[in-house]
Amino acid sequence: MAEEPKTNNVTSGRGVPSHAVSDERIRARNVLKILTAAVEVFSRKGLDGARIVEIAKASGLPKGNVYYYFSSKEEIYNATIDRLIHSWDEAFRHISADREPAEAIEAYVRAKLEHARGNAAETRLFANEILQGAEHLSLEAREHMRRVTAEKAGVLDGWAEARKIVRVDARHLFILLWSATQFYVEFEALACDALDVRQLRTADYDLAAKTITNTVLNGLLVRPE
Amino acid sequence: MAEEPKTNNVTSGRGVPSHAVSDERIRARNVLKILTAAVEVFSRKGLDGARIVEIAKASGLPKGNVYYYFSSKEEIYNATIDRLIHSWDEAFRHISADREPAEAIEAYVRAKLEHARGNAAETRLFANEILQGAEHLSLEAREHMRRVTAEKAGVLDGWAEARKIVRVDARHLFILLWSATQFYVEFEALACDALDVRQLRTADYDLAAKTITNTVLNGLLVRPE
DNA sequence: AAGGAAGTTGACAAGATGGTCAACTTTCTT
DNA sequence: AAGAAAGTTGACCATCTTGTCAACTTCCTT
Repeated sequence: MAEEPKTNNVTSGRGVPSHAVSDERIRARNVLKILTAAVEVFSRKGLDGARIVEIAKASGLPKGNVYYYFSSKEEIYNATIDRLIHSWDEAFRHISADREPAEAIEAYVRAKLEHARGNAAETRLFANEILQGAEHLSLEAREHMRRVTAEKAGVLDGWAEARKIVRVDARHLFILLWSATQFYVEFEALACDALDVRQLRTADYDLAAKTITNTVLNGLLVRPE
Repeated sequence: MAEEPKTNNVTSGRGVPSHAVSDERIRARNVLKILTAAVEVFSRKGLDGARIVEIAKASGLPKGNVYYYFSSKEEIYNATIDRLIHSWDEAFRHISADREPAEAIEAYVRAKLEHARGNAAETRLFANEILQGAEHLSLEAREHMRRVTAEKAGVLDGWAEARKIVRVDARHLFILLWSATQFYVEFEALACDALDVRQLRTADYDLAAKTITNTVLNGLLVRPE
């Protein structure tokens, strides 16, 4: 993701990378600066809409310096995408066979909401990428998402088998949960209008979690006694 | 949304617009061509990412002709946004106080899914606009959305009052329904991966509607007899 | 301390992009 | 039929944008 300029593997001595201490630090720090700025800019404008001067400005580095670490805008973009794929399924760990459905799903919804809120730019960038057709998502990344989804769908099927939940199409249910939780961050402007608030606060997220969890678990209809 | 070039209100005679028959037709037809192409391009690239040559090419008109009808890229963009606002709350009509909740919500979910599917480009464009901060949505449009949401929330509150549904925060519930239904179009690539299909077919949409409706109405948990 | 590697930077080139326009054709009105 | 209005078009321009680079500074190793 950032290489050519320096052949770091030229270890002068032998096994131990001779120097490369503050060396690596400068590189790591600047790459991080750039990627952080890039996520912010890309998340609002997408690949084609983003201008690298904007990224440079947001990172505090001159443009030339950005090109010292990355050889093109697309390379920066791909690097940002690569990074966020790793946290895509983080919240999914709550969906595990040895937990009770109600508790697991509530934990999942909360984790997903918190993650989205705490990583707003990344979440928006991911949404942007998918919205534009997911052409920059690697096949491995997509395959990974498919596998994880299938595995977690198995957990739901197990719960249904054990009569802990009703029969349901687990994949569509996941979509329901994903969309609902991510909405608050991706479409914050719309959520604010709908909730009639100027900005979303913790209380709003709490109520969101509660509403999603309760509704999905218990449904809306009044149960005849 | 497209004016200067011709002062159409120069009615030579009097009250009746003298000519303006195939006149208006050419204009209307070309404006439509441009807007249709623009929705498609903007929906994938956003305002800044879209290139007007692309819009021109997609519309079948040379670039110069596009500028005959619109004076800037932003004007085209605003025109596309204006158009789609009108259909935003179409499906909402199903949520009315004189219907039974179960039936109304099912109809709503189906209508919303169908609308999104049948107007994919518009749906994605709207998502794109909100994702980027909704800076091109007019205050009136947002105010309209707020009013309609509040009104329909009132319907849900009425149902709760009448013990037809449980107490729920209607606004968060609407968000749940919006997000779930739009997901299939906005994030189609992700939905395909999750469902392990190459493209979404009618059967997938049907199952989506069924899953959303059933889950939201009845919940997941098995009811103790 | 010295030499080389790593990092910095502003200036620059090549091409893309938004937008204009004058000359032209088609369509309408009378 | 003829003049005017509407519409068409390719060439053109100013600006923006991506990406390069040579000269420079800083840092590391020995």
